[in-house]
Amino acid sequence: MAVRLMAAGVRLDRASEVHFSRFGLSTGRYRLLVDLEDSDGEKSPSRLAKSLGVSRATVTGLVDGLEREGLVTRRASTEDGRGAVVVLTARGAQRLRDMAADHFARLQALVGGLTADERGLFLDLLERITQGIGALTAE
Amino acid sequence: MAVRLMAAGVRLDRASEVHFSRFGLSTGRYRLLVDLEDSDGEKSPSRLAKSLGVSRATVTGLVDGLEREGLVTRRASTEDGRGAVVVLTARGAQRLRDMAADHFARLQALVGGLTADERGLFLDLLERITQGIGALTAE
DNA sequence: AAAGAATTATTAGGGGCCTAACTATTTGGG
DNA sequence: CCCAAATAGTTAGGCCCCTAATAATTCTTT
Repeated sequence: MAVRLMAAGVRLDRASEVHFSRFGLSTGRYRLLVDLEDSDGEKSPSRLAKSLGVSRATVTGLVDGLEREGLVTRRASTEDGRGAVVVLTARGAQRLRDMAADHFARLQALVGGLTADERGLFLDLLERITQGIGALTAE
Repeated sequence: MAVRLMAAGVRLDRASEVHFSRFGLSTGRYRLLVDLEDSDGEKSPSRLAKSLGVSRATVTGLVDGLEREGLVTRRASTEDGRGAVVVLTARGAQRLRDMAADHFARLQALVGGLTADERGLFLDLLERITQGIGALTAE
């Protein structure tokens, strides 16, 4: 059962990469862009790492890629000499707008096989399983 | 909702890596070992790729790692001049036995929060969502 | 039987993720 | 005030996974 959940997770993850690659993004880069958009277009790498649930080193890599494509910019923080700020560019914001319709249509199709009640139930069960994940890493 | 499923999948995947790393394995290498065990200890790379749902190139990498640790061996196929056969070594079989108790105890704890009925329900819903995954890659 | 198509495994190169180590800066306790 | 500890970002190196290209072999088709 854990095996099937993992398999489903991996398949979804794999399909996501295909989906996002149509827009020149990856799942990680897309998530970073959305996070940035939700933060008025500016956020430090370490705060991004925390909210995305990945390491700071991973954020460095994602930002490298996004910067190369001009979807994001880096600048030094004015308050903290150590800090940096990642800034969403106009091009980056446009990219998100461009993919919105297709993205949400596909998400809709993904969960369309379930009723609203079933979705709620599923999320509840998923939540409880998620809590058990700690058992794998305990000790 | 797809987001949460993906997040759960990723978290489980991440936790799995931690779990398997205790035995010097990764999720992929463990799955390959089990697959091999279920096939009387011998199987070709391409059949492994198919049953594991990864590319042949990935199997090459996994076998490289397992061979380096002496858990697996390669030999040429006798029937097909192109083919190879991956063979589970005694050490590989032993590794699986060594981790069995801990592995199943943790799996048990993972799904322990749900009743048998709930697990069945969850798997059913998961199955139906899995069918929707195609929507992400369609066209 | 011979040429072209398909299949097998591998290599090369890429992306995403990680941990550990490094540099620069800020913070906080004595 | 000063020095140790914490924090910020990056780099280096590793693993897993992918696609595309490669060489060897087998199959198919005429």
